[in-house]
Amino acid sequence: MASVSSQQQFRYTQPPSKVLHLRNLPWECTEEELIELGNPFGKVVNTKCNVGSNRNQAFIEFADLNQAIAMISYYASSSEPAQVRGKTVYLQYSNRQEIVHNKTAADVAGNVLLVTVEGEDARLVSIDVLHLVFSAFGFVHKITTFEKTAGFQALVQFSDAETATSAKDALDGRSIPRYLLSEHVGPCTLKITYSGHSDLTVKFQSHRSRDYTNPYLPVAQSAIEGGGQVMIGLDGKRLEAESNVLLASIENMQYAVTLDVLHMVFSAFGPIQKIAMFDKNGGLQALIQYPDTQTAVVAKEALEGHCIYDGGFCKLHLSYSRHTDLSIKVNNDRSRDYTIPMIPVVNTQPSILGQPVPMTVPPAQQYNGSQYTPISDPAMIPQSQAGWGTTLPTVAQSMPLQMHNNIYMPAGNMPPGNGPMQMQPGNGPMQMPPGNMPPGSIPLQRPLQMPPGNVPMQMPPGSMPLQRPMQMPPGNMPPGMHFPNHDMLQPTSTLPAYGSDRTQ
DNA sequence: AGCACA
Repeated sequence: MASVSSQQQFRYTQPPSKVLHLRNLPWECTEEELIELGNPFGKVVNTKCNVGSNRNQAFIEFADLNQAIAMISYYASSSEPAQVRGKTVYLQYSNRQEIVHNKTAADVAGNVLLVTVEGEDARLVSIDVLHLVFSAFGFVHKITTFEKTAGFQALVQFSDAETATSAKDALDGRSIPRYLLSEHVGPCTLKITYSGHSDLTVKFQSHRSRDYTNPYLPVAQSAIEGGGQVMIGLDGKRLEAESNVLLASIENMQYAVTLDVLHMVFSAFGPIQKIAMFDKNGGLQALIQYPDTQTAVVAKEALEGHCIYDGGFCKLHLSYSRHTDLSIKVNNDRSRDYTIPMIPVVNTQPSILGQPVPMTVPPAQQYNGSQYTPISDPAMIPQSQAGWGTTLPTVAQSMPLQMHNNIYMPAGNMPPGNGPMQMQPGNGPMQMPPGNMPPGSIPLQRPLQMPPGNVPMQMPPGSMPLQRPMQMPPGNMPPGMHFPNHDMLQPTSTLPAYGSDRTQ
């Protein structure tokens, strides 16, 4: 079994064949270019390109053996090597006598893409990052991931072949944007072909597979705890069991992060039930409770490692808490239960614990005279929005729809039982249009806009308005394409120009 | 830079 096969394999001379094996091709090489290369020597009757795990190999088959010999002979004595797109191509006789076309898989356009993530840290790319990247092209129905000899791979299912094709065309050979990866994760290049599949089977939501069409699919035990495989997050650390409660710690807190800022940032992903803030190890931490784990997962994945304010300020580090239900004793500036409108907002006076105090505290007092004026009357909401608009018109207007649900309304100021429907967390999953994530509605889009009304201090000059366009080679992204959080966008390097190679 | 997807 051991030493049988490897002997003939790398001999420098193959017996002649009308099939030639080419290697060191650029990944963009097309069948047409292969034909062009071979045509001077004879009739090319068949080609096969993008072969091999790096897809930098190809075969061309001549009508006649002598034509193949002519080509090999020519380049054997030529001073000019064979080239495709300026890249030297190495030629030899194939060890097969004809090209066999497995026409089924990679060349037939379908709605499911086979994605190979290449790079040292490929397996540190989470399914959620893949989801973000591919969601830019349309609604991603399902993703499964697996490890093969080719490396870390994923199948990504779109509604139709057209959408899949646009994603494939734009992303094949490109690298995942740096800002979606942790700093120490190396470049991760995507190689994309079509898969033969048309509908993936996803039985559970897990860290290996997701069905975004069915958010109520049970979560796999393996995704929760000890299912054999250690789950590795973007930061290279083992991931905790998922939970509906997130633990946020805030790094580089140059600017005040208030309860309301947190509420705004985190409620972009769904209703927030409770928040508790506390100091730990000299830093600020907060527990944020969503009604369900899925919402927390989405929020965590979108926000982890990102900064609340542009410029690297107030960087969020998120993990799953072991809590599932926070007990908020009193609503104050550090803790709040948004599910119980009865609990009054209190200025850290535990003495009134349990005794609802009917709105005696003017809300403005909570905020230490800051420019932010809480809404004390539901009827005031529109004005409040206008107020944001005057502060930061462009940003306010560009807020995604969901942000309009995030207008902070102190629970204690709501007439009990009289609140607008958006103040009914605990029911319903995410605040999304019916039909769950229609195409184009990436749930994670841009939660980290500067919370306009909440900017508690002056911001570093030039850090607004966070509207930088995507810096990508033109024509490679579909119109309207956007990755979320483009406030974090790094310069061009992450999506190298055409034909880039990774050697330098 | 070394033979076709596991």
